[in-house]
Amino acid sequence: MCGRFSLVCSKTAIAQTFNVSSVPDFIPQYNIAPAQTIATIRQDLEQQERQFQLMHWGLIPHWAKDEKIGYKLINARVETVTEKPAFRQAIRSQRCLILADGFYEWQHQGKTKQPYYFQLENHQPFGFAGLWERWNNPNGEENVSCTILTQAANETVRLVHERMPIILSPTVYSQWLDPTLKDSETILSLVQHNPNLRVYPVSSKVNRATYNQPDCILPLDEAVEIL
DNA sequence: CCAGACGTTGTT
DNA sequence: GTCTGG
DNA sequence: CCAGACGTTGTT
DNA sequence: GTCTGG
Repeated sequence: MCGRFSLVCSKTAIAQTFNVSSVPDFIPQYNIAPAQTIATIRQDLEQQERQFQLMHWGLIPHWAKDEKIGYKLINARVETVTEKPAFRQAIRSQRCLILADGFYEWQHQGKTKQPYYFQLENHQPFGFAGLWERWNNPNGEENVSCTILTQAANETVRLVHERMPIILSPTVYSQWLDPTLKDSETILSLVQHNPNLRVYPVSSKVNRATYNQPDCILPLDEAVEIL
């Protein structure tokens, strides 16, 4: 699955990689946890241009009575996303790119867990396959939230964990964002991508969701040589 | 018909 | 909102 | 994902 | 054990 990730690259790198004109200032996020505000790109039906959009991580479907459901909907399995009531509408017309440049997975080692950090070999930022929703709270205020699609782990990630987030190829960003593309077979064909990943163990400081320092993504000194 | 769920992961 | 279960 | 709370009454 | 918060 994907329960933590990072976005620490420059505004310039984001503007270039995702072809958006204006990227607002934001603080580097070494340790992004569910419920936090995250950077995304979406394309609305009314808007022709893709736009940078901040969202809350944890999908709150438009029909939800309570925003707490968002804590459970941080991931959507690609194998079932077109069937599940919570995701069925969003997969058709409310897809987004969730901006990241690395992600964490935890490996169970007996009683303890060891976090690992994954990134692209070229260190470039990338887009997770995401879905978004609008939700109005009881005071009528709009909340925009999102979830990350997951798939079976590839060869690299499987050494640590059974599931991994879906990283889209830059060549399909436009189609993924196009809300008029509603054919589920075509949509699901877009997620076929298996980029080479670099992985190393990191400090368990990252376990604490409020810890947001550069050493989150540094290789652990006493590296566990199992990979 | 109404009521209740709507999710993933990991562990047992 | 929409589907499933009773 | 992991960490941390999980409760009420009454008094300060 | 289960839920909430980050």
